[in-house]
Amino acid sequence: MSTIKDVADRANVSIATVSRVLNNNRYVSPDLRERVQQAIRDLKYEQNVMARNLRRNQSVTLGVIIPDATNPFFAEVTRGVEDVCFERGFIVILCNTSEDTHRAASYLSTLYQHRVAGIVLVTPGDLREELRYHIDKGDPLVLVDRPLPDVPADMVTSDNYGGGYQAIHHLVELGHRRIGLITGGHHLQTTKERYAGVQAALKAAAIPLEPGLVYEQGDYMARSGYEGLAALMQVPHPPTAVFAFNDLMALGALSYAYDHHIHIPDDLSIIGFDDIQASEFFVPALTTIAQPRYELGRIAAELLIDRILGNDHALTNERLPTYLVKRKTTAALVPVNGAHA
Amino acid sequence: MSTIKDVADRANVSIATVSRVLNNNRYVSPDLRERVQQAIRDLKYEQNVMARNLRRNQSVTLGVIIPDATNPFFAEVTRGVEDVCFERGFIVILCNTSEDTHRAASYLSTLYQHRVAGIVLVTPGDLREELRYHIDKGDPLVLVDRPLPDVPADMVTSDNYGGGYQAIHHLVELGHRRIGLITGGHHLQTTKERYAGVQAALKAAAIPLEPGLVYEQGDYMARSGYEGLAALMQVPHPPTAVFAFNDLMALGALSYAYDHHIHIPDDLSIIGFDDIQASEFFVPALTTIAQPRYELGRIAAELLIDRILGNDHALTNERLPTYLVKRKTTAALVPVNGAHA
DNA sequence: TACAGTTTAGAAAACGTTTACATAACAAGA
DNA sequence: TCTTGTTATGTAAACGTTTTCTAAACTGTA
Repeated sequence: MSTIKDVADRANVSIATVSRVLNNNRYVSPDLRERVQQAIRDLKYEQNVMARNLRRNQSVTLGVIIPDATNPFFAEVTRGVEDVCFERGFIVILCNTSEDTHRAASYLSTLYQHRVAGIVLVTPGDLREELRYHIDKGDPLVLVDRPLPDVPADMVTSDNYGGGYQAIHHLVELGHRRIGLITGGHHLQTTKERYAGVQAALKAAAIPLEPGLVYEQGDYMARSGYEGLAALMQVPHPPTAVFAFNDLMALGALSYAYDHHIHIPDDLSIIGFDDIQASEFFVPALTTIAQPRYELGRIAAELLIDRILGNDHALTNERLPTYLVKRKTTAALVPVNGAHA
Repeated sequence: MSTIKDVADRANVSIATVSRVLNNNRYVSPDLRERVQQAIRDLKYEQNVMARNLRRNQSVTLGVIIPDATNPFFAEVTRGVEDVCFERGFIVILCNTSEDTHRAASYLSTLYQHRVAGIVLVTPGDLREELRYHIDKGDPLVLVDRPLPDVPADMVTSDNYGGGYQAIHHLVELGHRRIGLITGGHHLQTTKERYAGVQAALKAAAIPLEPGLVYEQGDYMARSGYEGLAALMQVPHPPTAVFAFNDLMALGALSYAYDHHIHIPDDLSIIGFDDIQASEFFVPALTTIAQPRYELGRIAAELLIDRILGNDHALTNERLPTYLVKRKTTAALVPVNGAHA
């Protein structure tokens, strides 16, 4: 691998001159410039960005730490980050934690050791101690999707509380009163917030929360949605509508319903959360609470890069709105009363 | 940000000693070692991996260039790469090309300038010229999923030809003779191979290929599957079975079928390709040709890292087998003849 | 013709590490 | 006591850049 020195030798100039044509920030005579460029071509020289960054004491790399890039929600967030990075000349290092706090902590250190300019983090759990350590040093960081209290970092999240409220409100408006829940992990702030929104909406509609109607073992993956609906349909008075805390679990629920001849939305309404790209093509097309996934990533990246570039604004806590996307999995409750039996 | 020099000063030792406790590769007396470690803690020192790599002339970073991390297939491949990297102390830089050859070429250069140790590439098109340039320099590279002829690089792909054959064979075995195709972009080698497999299987069954039964505008995204099936059902003699060249398009087709009251699999059989995680939960559960997506990524990463570490084996061209996963979207053709009309 | 000012290019220091080399201290065998 | 050998530490060079500083060469004006 050839270096700037090789180029300089071949072009019979000093390395300073080569550096100047590389960055063209100083005048170099056409003659020398041409010789240098020829040498670069001859040697297939590629600038060593690491060395450059070392000398300049800068970095054009962002770290992204997410639970699982295989989950469409995080994939879309990551895509937002990466697109901004591409536009602004950064590159992104991707790290999957599999919801493992240790792996996240490990990646956090690794990334800063690699001198990333900043990190976009979807935390798998309570990483406050590790974060404080890094933030105290001044390492830029932005928390996405899952906030963490008392951490002095930028955060960009969506309005999970509002989203939970909207989901239930929609179901209630359709006349449902027996509403089942398939939640996600309860250690997650997002789950808690959605749950709080649910409770508020239920209360507003004067519907008591029935413990039997909430399946708590959801883990935001499709299979648990399948199992969740299975459990919910086993209770004495099954729900007429179910709110799955994300689209993947809603997909699982749809699958269970199909397998057991539960007709959606006539027999049962299902509503999801996220509005991942595919949800439009679920069968039936999924009614869901949309989050601006891609925007979440974009905004986080913009925030981070701005801060890195020295535009230090006050700590932001951006909370993006969610909204209902009505499709085909929810419908008005048709009152079936005992008269038929 | 403190440096090794700061640590040395505070611990009253030379930087060499600090380096030695950092890498613990030389004997350092317990006394000094303790002082150094204390200083590291005090200063919150983090090793600068870039500087280390510069000096050692090594790199522990892999680049991954894929069309779109938002596509579950590529997400799962990437996940395979990343897991191997984590195990072996590497990190991965992720680049999405959006199927844009220029963006890919740009990333290729950027990555090598960042001195990644190697690149895992799912090429968006014919990048042979650019690749030759880099390969000639000796930059390690492995092509995944989409091979490129005459490129002296390791390749790991799946048996798309065989997969295409299997898909058609399965449908034929079920009695179908009017088989529709929703293909992907025809500039892609994978598409061509699947298509060739299809043709071979059709020929083996003595079924002529009807141009009207192949929808060529597919782009491997769900929407085009929806539109593809729409187009196929409009022809005078619509197919009784459809092979969508990937699961996402199969999902789109399922969605169209549902919207237009085409019952799957009774009225129409559908088979996909990939076996992405979610396909098991499609409605109905998707019959598909499975590719070892995660393994594709893992093997690519192993190959690359081995080569980087100097185990230079001959060029490999690993071709992983595909296999049929029978689920609920295909069924035996029930002969409906004119007698009923 | 001389002088100041400007332009162009090279020399060398710096970025934060690792590591080859040098050296001091000490133990042990003669 | 004097070598010799070992061990523990430090000094300095090197990695590939950028950039400050310096110097040489040129330009133009008096």
